[in-house]
Amino acid sequence: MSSRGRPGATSHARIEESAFRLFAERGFDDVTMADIAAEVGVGRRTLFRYFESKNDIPWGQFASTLEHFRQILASMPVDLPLWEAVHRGVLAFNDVPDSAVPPHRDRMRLILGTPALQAHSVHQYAEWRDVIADYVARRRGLEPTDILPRTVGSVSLALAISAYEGWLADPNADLATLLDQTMTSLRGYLS
Amino acid sequence: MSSRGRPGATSHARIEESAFRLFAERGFDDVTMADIAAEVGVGRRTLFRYFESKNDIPWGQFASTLEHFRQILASMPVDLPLWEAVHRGVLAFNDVPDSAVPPHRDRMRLILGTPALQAHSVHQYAEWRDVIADYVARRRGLEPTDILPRTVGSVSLALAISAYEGWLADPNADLATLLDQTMTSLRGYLS
DNA sequence: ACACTAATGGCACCCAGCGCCACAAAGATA
DNA sequence: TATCTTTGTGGCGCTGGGTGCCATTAGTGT
Repeated sequence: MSSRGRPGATSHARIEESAFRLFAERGFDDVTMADIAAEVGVGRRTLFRYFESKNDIPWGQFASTLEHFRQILASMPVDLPLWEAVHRGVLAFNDVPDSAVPPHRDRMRLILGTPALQAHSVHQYAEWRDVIADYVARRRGLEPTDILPRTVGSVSLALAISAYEGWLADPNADLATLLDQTMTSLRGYLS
Repeated sequence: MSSRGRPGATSHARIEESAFRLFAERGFDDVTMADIAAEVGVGRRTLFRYFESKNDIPWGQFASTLEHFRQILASMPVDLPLWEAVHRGVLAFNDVPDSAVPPHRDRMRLILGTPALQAHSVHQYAEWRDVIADYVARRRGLEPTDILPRTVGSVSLALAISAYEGWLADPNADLATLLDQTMTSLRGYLS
């Protein structure tokens, strides 16, 4: 349990904090990794040990939240219709506590509003879809690479993103409500 | 009509040709813009006047084919159910002549099989989706930015890509058949 | 021959990202 | 206390995409 070796000079959280502050001030494209490194008070080279790329910073610890997503789906009652299990799973995964809403909004606005990030998000999206595809495959006795699981994953993603875009466009909108609306369309595919 | 000024040293088609040859030999990531420039016999700087980025080369003249897509949809009978109009439109847009199938396959295999290109394709996808969203909006008397048109666009894209992936995975598969199968799911959303 | 026009391509530069490696800071061991 | 081991740091140099600048070139029109 005891830590060995030199302690880290910073943390993912600290880097995110500084980076988001700079992004808000000057825009994502006009902030260099050197800028962020200076702000954090750490070497540029070190930043790349915490985040694989500049584009990964806005996504934060997303990859590790996917394990949670897997558990949410796995714990769905098996007697629930498949479409409803996926529907509820997506809602649960995106159910952030009230206090975390504003930063979540900022994060998603940055990601969905910056072309370079829209492109890079493909990789996160792929992993998110895989979680759904794996679940659908298990429930239906198929391979995760079969067309049905993959399609359900893709369609779910498309619907979820639509909901997010609507959420960001309307300051008064409720994310859960929008997700509930768009995800309802899933029913058509799976019945 | 008559051309004025210095004539171009190459063409989009020539660049695509050389680039695809190199990509096939060494893989997309191991070909530099300098390599392509040398192969074409033109300056590196000039390449960037024909294609905005290296990632744009595999997509070729895609942007200009979208005008064709718009016309296809616009010419659909208005008494056709919306879902069927979109369905047929997507099929028509992807109906390439037999002789053009092999290169089209190579192109799509490169795009869908190269991570860097998967990411960059987001921008082409967005324009493709907009064509559908605009059509749906016009037919339904909505704004192209409303949720329904955008969602139909996103879902159509997800379904079309699923079809393409199936097509690339099975050498004997017929693209039109696969598209027809996956696009059928659209019916559920729009009725 | 002389302008005019439009494309070329070299040059210098910025920035993301990576391999290499000397070095720093901690705990463990003696 | 001195040394060893472990682990993170961060500087250096390089590659490659992409851009601004600008002199040059190859055409057309008068």
